[in-house]
Amino acid sequence: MNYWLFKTEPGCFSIDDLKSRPDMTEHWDGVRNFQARNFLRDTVKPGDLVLFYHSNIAEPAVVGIAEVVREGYPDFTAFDPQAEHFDPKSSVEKPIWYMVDVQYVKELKRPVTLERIKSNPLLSEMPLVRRSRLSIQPVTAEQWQIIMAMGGEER
DNA sequence: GCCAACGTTGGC
DNA sequence: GCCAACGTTGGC
Repeated sequence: MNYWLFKTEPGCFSIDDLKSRPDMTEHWDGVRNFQARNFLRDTVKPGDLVLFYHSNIAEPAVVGIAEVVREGYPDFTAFDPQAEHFDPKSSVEKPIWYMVDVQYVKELKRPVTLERIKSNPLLSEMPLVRRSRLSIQPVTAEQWQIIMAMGGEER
């Protein structure tokens, strides 16, 4: 079982959107970065837990937890010329982009802001701190525990 | 809204 | 296969 951090702009898709449909799976689509794609296609598996991170806002933060419920499969939004992330180079026969499905687990009692993450020396190795642009990032078990504690969650 | 970081594209 | 130009991300 692995841990991850998935970024999303809340104006596009937020924890409230996920929470409002707790019994439904949501497609994590639109990822158009090869390194992130490789994680989604090859490494992210059902049962993995995800830090749900709100980016590109005044106070970026980990705000909740999601669970992966379907492993990587072709991102069909890349095939749709009307879709925002349409990619003419990707096809049903030879898909380039992949997505997984996730389900709501919980909101953190207290959001863990990027500011708090950056100020914790134990989290200095997180890609979020080191290379902030990657939208799908692995998280170690230790980092997960620390962020849970910072978020006010029980062990 | 600015701009640094960095990923991608394309000419050569 | 190099690298300059360009586009995007995302913190501030």
